[in-house]
Amino acid sequence: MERRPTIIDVAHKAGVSKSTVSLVLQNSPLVKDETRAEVRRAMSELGYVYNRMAANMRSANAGLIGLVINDLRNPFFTEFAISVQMALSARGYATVVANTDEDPSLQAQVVSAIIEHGVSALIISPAYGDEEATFGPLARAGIPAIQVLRQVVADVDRFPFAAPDYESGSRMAVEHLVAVGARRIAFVGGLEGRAVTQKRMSGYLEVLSGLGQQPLVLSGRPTRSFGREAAMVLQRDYPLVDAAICFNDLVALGLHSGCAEIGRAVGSELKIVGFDDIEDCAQVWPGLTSVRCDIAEFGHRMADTVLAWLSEGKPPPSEVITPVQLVVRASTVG
Amino acid sequence: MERRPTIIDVAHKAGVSKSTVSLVLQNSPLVKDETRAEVRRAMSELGYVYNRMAANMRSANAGLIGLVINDLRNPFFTEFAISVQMALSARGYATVVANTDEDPSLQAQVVSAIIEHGVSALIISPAYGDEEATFGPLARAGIPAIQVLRQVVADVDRFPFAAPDYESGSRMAVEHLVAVGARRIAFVGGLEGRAVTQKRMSGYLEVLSGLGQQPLVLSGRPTRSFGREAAMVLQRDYPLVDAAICFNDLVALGLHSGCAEIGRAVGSELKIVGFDDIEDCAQVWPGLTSVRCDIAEFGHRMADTVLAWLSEGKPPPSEVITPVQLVVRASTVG
DNA sequence: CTGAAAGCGCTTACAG
DNA sequence: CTGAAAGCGCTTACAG
Repeated sequence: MERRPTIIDVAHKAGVSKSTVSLVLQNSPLVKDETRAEVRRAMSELGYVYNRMAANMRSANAGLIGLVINDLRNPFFTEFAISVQMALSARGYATVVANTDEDPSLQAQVVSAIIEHGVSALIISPAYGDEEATFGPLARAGIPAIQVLRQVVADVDRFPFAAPDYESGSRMAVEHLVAVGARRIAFVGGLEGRAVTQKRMSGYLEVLSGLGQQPLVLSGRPTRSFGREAAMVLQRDYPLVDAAICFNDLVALGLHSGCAEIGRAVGSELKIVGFDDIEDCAQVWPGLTSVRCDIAEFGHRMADTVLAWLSEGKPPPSEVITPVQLVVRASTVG
Repeated sequence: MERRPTIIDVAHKAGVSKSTVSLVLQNSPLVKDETRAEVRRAMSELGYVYNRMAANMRSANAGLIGLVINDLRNPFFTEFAISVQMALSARGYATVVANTDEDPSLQAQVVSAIIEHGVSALIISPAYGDEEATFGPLARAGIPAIQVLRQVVADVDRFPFAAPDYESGSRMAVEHLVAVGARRIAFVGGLEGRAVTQKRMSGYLEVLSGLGQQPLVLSGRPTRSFGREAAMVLQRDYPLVDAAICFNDLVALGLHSGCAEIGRAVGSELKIVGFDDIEDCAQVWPGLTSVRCDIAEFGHRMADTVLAWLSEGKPPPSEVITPVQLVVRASTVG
C-alpha cells in the first residue's frame, strides 16, 4: 500500500506539465491527440486513479448524492432506493445512503454527517418528527434537497415534494371493490394522523360517504404482523366485513397470511387490496390486487430531477404527483 | 446559496488563527476552554459546516466506506446492507452503496467510481464473473476490501472472506427433515456450479449419501417464481417427494405459494425448509422452517471488522465462518 | 496554549 | 496547444 500516483507522477512520466494531465482528465479538446495518448499510457502504466475529492475542492460538483430513507427494510422503499442509486450510478454519480428507521434524531444525525461529506444534493424520504433538526442544517448548508413519498415540511419551494398519487389510488381501489360486489369495506393499517395515511385513506372515505356508509378503520403499524392480527380481528369483531383496502402491501400480505391461517378464503370470503404493488403481490396465491405506484420509475425520475436541479441551478416544480394504476388479481375477483 | 463559511471565517470571527479552529474541530486538549467556547460560538453563529473532503486531503481517513452488493432486492442482502450501513453510521462513518444486479461489468464500473471517491475501505458481496475487473483496481489502489457471503477470488490474504456456515446449515436442515419423517427429500433452487450453491447443497448430498439415497436436485434461479414453478414440477414429476430443502427463503416462499395454489398442504403433504430466515418466514402461514444466518449480526460484525482493519492497519483473519441455527416452524412439523 | 507556513491533489485563469 | 502559479479548505509539524 504505497502512496497512490498523482497527476504530477503522470506528468513526469509523460513528459508534460500537470496542467496538461488535468486537461486530459477532463477530455478537453485543447490537447493534441498524440499528447493525450502519451498521457493515457502513462496513467495506465502507473495505475493512476483519479482523486475526485481533490478535484472537488477546486470545482463544485462532488459527484456524490445523499439518499436518506425512513425504512429501508420495507420493500417499497428498498426498491425506491435501489432505483435511485442505479440511475445515479448510470449518470456517473455515487450515492451515500442511510436508513433512519423512522427515528428523527437518527435522521438529523445522518443528514449532518452526509452534509459534511460534501454531497451535491439530497433525496430524502423523511421520518415524521423534529423536521427542523434535519431540514434546518440542509437549508443553512444550501444543499438542494427534495422530500419524496412523504411531505413533512411545508416549504416546498425550498424543499420540493414528489410522490405517487395516493388519493387516486385509494379511490380506484375502493371503487373496484364496490364494483366487484363488496358490501362492507374496511380500511386496515396505517398510523393515525400521518399525512400518508390520510392520503391513502382519502379515496376510501370519499367513496364510502358517497354510498352513505360508515367507514371502518383499523389503524396500526404498516407491517405484516399487524395485517395478520387484523385477519383475526375482522373475523371476530366485524364478521360482516367482506373486503379490505390496506394501507400498504405489507399489511395486505399479512392479512392474506392471516386468512390462510384461520381458513378464510381470500377473494371469495374476504376481498383484499394492497397498496404499492411490491413484487410479492404477484407471487402469493391468490395473487394480491394492489395499487401500483411504479416506484422504480418514480425513483429514476427523482434521480433525474435532482441532477437537473444541479445542472440547471434552479429547483424543480414544488410539487409533483405521479400517476398510479390498479392491478387486479385474484384477491378481489377470486 | 452563498459560499459556505470556512475555518478562516470562523477564525476571524473568533479572533484566533485558523490553526486554533482546526484544533477545536479535532477536540484537541491543547486549546484553552475559553478559546474553545469562543470558537464554537463563532461556528454556530456562522452556521459553519465541517468540510471532510478538505480535511481528508491532508490526513488519511475519509470516513467513507464502500458497500457493493450483488442483489439488493433480495431481502437477505437488503438486511445485510442495512445492518452494515447502520453500524458504520453509529461509528461516524458514511456508506456509499451500489447494487450490481449480478452484473460483473456493472460491478467493475461502480467499484472504480467508488474508489475515485476515496473510500477508506470496501465491503463487497460480489457478482460471479470477471473478478479481475473488480479486484484488480482494488488491489492496485491498495484499498482494504473484504469479500462477504460469496468467495470469488482465491487470495483471501489480500481480500479476506467471511460468510455464515452454509454447510452446517444445510446438514442441520436435512437431518431435521429426516428426523421428522421425510422419506424422499429434494433440493430446490440455486444456480449450478456456483460456490454458494455447492455449499448450501453440501449437507444435503452428505446426509443423503449416508442414507444411501440418490439426490434429487432441481436447479434454478433463487427467486420466488422459480419456487412456485417447482411446486408444480414436484407434484407432477416427482410425486413421491415429501420434503424439500431450498436454496434460499425466496425459493421456499415461492414453493410455499405454489403449494397453496395447487392445494398441497405444506407441512403434512410437503415439508419445506428455507435458508436465511428472512422476516417473511415467520409471517407466512404455515410458518417456514429456515436456517437462520443472523445476517443483521453478521452485518454488524463486518462493519466492525473493516473498521478494525483500518485502525489497526492489518487485515482480519483471512476466513471467518459464522455459526447458523435451524429455526423450526410449521412447514416441517405441521 | 496559539500562530505562520507548507502541503494534500486537483482545476482554473493567464501567459506564451 | 502547453506551462507556471494560485487557490480550494483543511491538517500538521514547527516555532514561540
